[in-house]
Amino acid sequence: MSRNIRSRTRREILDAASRLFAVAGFKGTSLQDIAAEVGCSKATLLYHFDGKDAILVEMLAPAVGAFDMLDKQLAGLADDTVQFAAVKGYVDLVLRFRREITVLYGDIPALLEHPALADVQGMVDRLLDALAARSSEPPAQVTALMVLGAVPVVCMKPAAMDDDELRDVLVRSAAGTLNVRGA
Amino acid sequence: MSRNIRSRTRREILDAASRLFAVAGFKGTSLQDIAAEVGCSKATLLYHFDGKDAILVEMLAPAVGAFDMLDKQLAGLADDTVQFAAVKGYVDLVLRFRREITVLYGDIPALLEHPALADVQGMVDRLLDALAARSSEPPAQVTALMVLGAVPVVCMKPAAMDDDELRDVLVRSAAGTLNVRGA
DNA sequence: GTCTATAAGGTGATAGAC
DNA sequence: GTCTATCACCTTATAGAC
Repeated sequence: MSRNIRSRTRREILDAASRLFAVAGFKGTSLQDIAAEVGCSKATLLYHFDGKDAILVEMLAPAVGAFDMLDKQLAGLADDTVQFAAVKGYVDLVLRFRREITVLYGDIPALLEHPALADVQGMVDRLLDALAARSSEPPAQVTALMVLGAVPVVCMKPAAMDDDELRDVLVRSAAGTLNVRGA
Repeated sequence: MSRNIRSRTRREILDAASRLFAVAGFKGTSLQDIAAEVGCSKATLLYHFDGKDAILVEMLAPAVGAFDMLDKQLAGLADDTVQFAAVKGYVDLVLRFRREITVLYGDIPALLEHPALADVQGMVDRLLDALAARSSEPPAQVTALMVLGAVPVVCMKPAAMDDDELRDVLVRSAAGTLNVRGA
């Protein structure tokens, strides 16, 4: 059969593509970049896959499948047990598919590497340090990162609260993440 | 003087660009798109700005400036007071510059709108529902969003912990965000 | 299955008329 | 200040030889 679904080259392409997508983003990575990383021609890429999109989709497929399983599993739980199961399931999922998650978020680091935004990286690092109460303990640094990621996501969705209420919930819950009580 | 720094057209361009960047991402938006949104030609864009990058940089400038102020302010605080001040300052900053934050994260929604990933949106919505313990209260939905955003950021940075420890910190801290104790 | 060559179209940016 | 026309480049994708 032509285009063996499990050929070695296919896997090499998927691996190289996911590595590049993770650092430069999907749009920021060209077929030429992938071909160079694999060490083949663009035409070879397009022999194995129907297009650039198909590479992305097949790369994300296992993660999407696992997400689908979690989705179905949570659907069968009662309201009082579903919340903690969702937390555990979600954490497991993201830990298991780091590479794919990084691809989804991959255009942000690429953007922050813009020369004009060079200072921002330092600011972010120092903000993280403050959020960790200047602790060098890994768990403190992890929770600081969590707060860093938690807040923007909220602000991108239109909320059913005014900004003052929203601010209050954000600050209190972030303190909960860090396991501290506010001043 | 040529290229008046506060011309009306300049502001219109910045506004149109930020709107487009927020939904399609920086790389996903072309000068042609911006020109069409403003109702002018690409050449006009490039008369007012030194290039596409310059539009992005000037658009983010106020947010970067405010971040810089927070940065300096936190630097003057003692270790025991800096953490909560960082939480409040960060929340304020993000709430104040929603549009700019959305631009930074803009390529993710664009990616999730890919036809092949259509199912994922529904899964995300149901996961959020589960993380909120199926509550329709706005604060519960906000904390669910926080957890959704918190976990991936951690997994993109190499951590000084093994995966089991990391999982434990993530689950416990996410429970802290949601203000629930685990089963 | 892999290659070179090329097509067809979009990109950021420039030149010069008005 | 704004436009049209054009540039050089890069993109995804295809054709056909090997």
